[in-house]
Amino acid sequence: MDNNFTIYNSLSRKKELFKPLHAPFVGMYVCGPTVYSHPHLGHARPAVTFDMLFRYLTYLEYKVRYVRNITDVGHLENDADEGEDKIEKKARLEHLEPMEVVQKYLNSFEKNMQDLNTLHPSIEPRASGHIIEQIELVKEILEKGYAYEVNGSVYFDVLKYSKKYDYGKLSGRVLEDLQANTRNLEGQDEKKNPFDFALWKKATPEHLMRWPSPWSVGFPGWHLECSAMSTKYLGDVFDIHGGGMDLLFPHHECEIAQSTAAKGKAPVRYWVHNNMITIDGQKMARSLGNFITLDQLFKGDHPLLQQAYTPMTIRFFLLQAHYRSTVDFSNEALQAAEKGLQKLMKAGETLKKLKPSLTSTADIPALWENCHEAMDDDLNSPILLSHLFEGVKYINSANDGTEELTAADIESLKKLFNAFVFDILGLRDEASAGNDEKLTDDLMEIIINLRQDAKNKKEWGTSDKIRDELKSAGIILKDLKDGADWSKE
RNA sequence: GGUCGGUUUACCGAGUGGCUAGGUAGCGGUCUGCAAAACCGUUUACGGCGGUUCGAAUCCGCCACCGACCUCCA
Repeated sequence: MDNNFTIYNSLSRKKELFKPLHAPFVGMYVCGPTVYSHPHLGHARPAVTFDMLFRYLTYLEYKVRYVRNITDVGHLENDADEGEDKIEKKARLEHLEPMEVVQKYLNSFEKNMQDLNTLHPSIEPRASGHIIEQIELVKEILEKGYAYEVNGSVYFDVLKYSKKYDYGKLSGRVLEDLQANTRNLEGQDEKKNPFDFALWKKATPEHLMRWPSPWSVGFPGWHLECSAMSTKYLGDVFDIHGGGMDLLFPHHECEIAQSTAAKGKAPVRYWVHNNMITIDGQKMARSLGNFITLDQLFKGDHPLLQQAYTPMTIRFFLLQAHYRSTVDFSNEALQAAEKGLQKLMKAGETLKKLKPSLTSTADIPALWENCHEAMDDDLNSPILLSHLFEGVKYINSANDGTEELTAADIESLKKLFNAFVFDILGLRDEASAGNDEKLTDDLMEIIINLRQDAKNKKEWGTSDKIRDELKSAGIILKDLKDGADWSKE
């Protein structure tokens, strides 16, 4: 299976030609959410990015197994909560079972992912369902001599590991620097070195989520689940591991160390990281008051939002930026995206009604070529969109009669739209989605005919009234040379 | 403090040496009873200072500013 698909590998810091280990099969693991609160804007970025990657690999006819974990055992907090488990903290506040909290926010996540039109991963394993695998992995690392037990907790021995392997190769960290810069945190006294990390932690008495293990009743360290689950479902070595750039260190670095220590080889061939988002140029944080959940965004229910933005507007907006760039959310930018998306979708509708000519004045094969090139170049969705808008121009011009397209080219354009707009970018026409289209079409035809009668009699008051009232019902009427066209707002 | 990344026209956002993406907004025009849409044309650029080069937004150096990570996080 030949392709020209290149992807930026964080490990080599270069774009590399993508060659799967066992073509046509591709294994892809992406760090999923910790389900302890409603999904927010930040969750949308990796979801859309890796959905697009999944979709493109599938388009290239690879058989992809896409695994995205659900972290539901909670991670330790190091702030004022003194290491209290996040999920437990929330559970006490809301007087719910920890798993009840998990379920609630998991449902919320699943719903938002559907809103954004992301495809389900092949497997969505939960950390709580893989405690045994995690314990086995800790045993393996202990057997290989890269971990040590202290008071029922097990820590990874980074210094020993670094004598044989390269700790820091992904994030560019140097061990000496880490040693010099690591803060003094609570509960670090058990470790040999401050940069060691927990594989298993003994539970304190108030810790609710706990499982038996050979070392103590406790819980797994926070890097362990990804190593255990990726190995279980994708093998010791697999093709792609994705996640946000913020996870590069320490999370992914530790994953590499854990798997390498256990299996003797690096687990991942291509590390892919999406960049972060900002809001009006600032990092999103609760303390800055610009923390926006996806539901708030879809409903316009936040002081910073001038209006609601549909899931597809968000998706389109994210795709207008390259996944490795930061992307800045603002009302102005989102409104621009909304208009752009409408233009694209409208052209898709116009395409269906286009009348063929005997010759073509546009080069559709070149357009295909350009679209492929854009995606092959490290998923350059903004460039792809710019080419698609070239297609939009052809379509609208052909509709206006200033450009000509043969029946074959029109057919080719339809295929191109289906492939790139819908299958690969995963956009969805929200306006035309749904309900009783036939009936609506018939009704609109009647109304338009009545209005035409009024216009023929030059009863402009009547014709304008019809148009205005349709507008207040959310229907836009446009007069053409002969007849009229309509669309939903 | 350390490591890494960024600073592009009104806004968003591509672009790694010459060919000035794209979307949105603005302006002018075509069309039109009016309006909208569409189409055509068009305005405002590459943080600062130096260097390399016939030629730099693009390469190098310094400075300024912004951000990420180093600590739970997408």
